[in-house]
Amino acid sequence: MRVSLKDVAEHAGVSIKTVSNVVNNYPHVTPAMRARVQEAIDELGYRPNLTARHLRKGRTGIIALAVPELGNPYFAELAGAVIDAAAEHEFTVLLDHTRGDREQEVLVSQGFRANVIDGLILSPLELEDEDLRSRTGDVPLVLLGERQYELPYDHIAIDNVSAARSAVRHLLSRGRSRIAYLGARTDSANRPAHLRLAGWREELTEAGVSAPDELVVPVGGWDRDEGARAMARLLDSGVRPDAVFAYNDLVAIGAMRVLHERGLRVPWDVAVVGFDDIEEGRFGAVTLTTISPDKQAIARMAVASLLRSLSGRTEPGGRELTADFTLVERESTLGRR
Amino acid sequence: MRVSLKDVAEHAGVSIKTVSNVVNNYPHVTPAMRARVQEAIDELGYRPNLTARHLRKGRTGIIALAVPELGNPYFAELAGAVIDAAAEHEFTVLLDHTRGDREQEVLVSQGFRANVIDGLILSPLELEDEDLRSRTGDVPLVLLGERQYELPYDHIAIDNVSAARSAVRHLLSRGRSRIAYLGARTDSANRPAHLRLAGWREELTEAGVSAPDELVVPVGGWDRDEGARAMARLLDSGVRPDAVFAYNDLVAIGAMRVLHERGLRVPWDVAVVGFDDIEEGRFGAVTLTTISPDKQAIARMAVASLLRSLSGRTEPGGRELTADFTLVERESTLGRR
DNA sequence: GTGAAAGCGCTAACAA
DNA sequence: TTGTTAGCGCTTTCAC
Repeated sequence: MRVSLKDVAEHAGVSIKTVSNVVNNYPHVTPAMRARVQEAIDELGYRPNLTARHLRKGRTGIIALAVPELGNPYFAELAGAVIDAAAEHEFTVLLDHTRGDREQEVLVSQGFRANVIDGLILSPLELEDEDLRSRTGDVPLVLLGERQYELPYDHIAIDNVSAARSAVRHLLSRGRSRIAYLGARTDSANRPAHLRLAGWREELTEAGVSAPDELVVPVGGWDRDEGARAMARLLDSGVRPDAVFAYNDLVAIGAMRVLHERGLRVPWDVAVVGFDDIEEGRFGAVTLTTISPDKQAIARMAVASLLRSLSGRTEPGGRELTADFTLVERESTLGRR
Repeated sequence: MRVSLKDVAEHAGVSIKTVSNVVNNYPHVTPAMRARVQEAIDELGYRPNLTARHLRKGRTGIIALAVPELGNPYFAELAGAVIDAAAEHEFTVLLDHTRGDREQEVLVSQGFRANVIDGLILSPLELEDEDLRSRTGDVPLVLLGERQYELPYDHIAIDNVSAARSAVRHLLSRGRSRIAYLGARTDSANRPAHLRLAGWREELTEAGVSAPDELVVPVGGWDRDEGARAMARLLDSGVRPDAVFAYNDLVAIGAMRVLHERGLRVPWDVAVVGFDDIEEGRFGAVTLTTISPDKQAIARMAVASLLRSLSGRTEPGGRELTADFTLVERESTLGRR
């Protein structure tokens, strides 16, 4: 049987309030009383019922994190960082994945476990402004990823254009001039994909290097398989780049696999830069040069933003918070032999 | 302002109970009444307070999953499978990681968010029998991984000895005879590590192949870095295996990286078999042969076990449930040239 | 410093 | 079929 505050109170011969005071470390309790109550607590093995506390306080100490796919190491690593950041404030994390499906994302944004969660961190892939505009839930929300929502929700991003430009600049500095961008997807709302493409184009243009359409390669998704497929299609079409800037590390890894199969050597024949800096890129026959977003910072900022909303700040959200990134140079972009 | 059942009841001019009936799809409500109440619900934008429901029912519909590390793709993929399996029964998953730290594991097993969770799935790395024996919490618990706890908790495992033997048998059939085992760790309670070593030894012995101690390689952890370190140490010590069976895919990948750096070619000079079948192994310059545990089955069984406890079964747990595995052959164990 | 009592929002007996 | 009411276990005024 569960033992409640009342049981402890009776056992100690005091009121419920007093026990509650002890449990909550209320300062104005005489040491003697505290000891007496504590003894009763220990004897009965009392453990507070968090659900009741939640109901009473209207807070649960739980925040939810919804990412497209845990199988994508970037999101898994990010989730780990969020769990840690949340734990620092004694919050626990409820995890869900949306499969990058717009409908799922809408569902989650609307009212995923309302009342059970104090806030929601959502990393959308396909969610549109309008989906959020009609949002009814009152749960604080913060969005991950650079998106231009004109809405009262904070979002945490890195400067994708600038990051893409660094990647391309790095390739140019390595003497590459036919740099393909692997990650175009016209049918997707995914803004980072468009921004990275924009950065690719800007940097090339500014450097006076041509950016022909044939080097803009569409992908069907953001994983290794799709990266491989896209790379194969590009090569099959007879286009021969001397470098590839991929939407993310997974796409880059898929592309590298195909390059390898086709006998093209990375970095000698084709240099490759990814995006995300997942652990996986540090290993493999050719380690992967990549843009490394500061995941810890992103996680911390997201949690902080939620905490801010919870603390009753009335200022509307809608801030655009920017996390840092760095370019991590590895073997996939070493100079030519 | 939050709108409650009472508000809806007043608005519709009915009793709270009636509204509750409608909300919970209680069958015996006249259609007219249902419509009337539904209208009030829609008008006020009523959403049930789950916390209150939880307090009342003593159930939350939340289960917790605690894994060592989300950065390990095996656990990330498993977590995804658990989330899916839980969702099928309308459960949500609270995620935590223990960093493979015994103290953390004990903490989690004792009372992680008690009352908030209906059950706990724990994937322990260092937890000992005694830690569980003194467990006071009353939250249903199921353990992941093969462990011989003589305790009233179900655990889900695959047959590690048998799986290891398949891996070794496969290598033998490929003409390898100096097969190293990368993953010994005497200081760890991690049973699978010991069982896989046992399987390695059994298979070799039975095949009449020598299993010298020099081929049993200790690792300092279960990730890529430690795999790399262990492989480097082995080679530095002058031992030259013609195959490696690694504790898991991460260790295998770390080892392959070092083999590559040292100019040893996989599979030609050294064949490699991993364990876990993480996505990552399907790519890379050399795809990885591995033991593939049925993660979906593990997740489903774990959730089912929890559901069983929740349904009030009185039979003690303590069952040892076994999930299937398969050997997935890839490039890292192709025949010699 | 401690006690009494109200009530968070809901469900489930029990009545009507 | 629908209404009344008593809690689930806790926190929190407000007295004392």
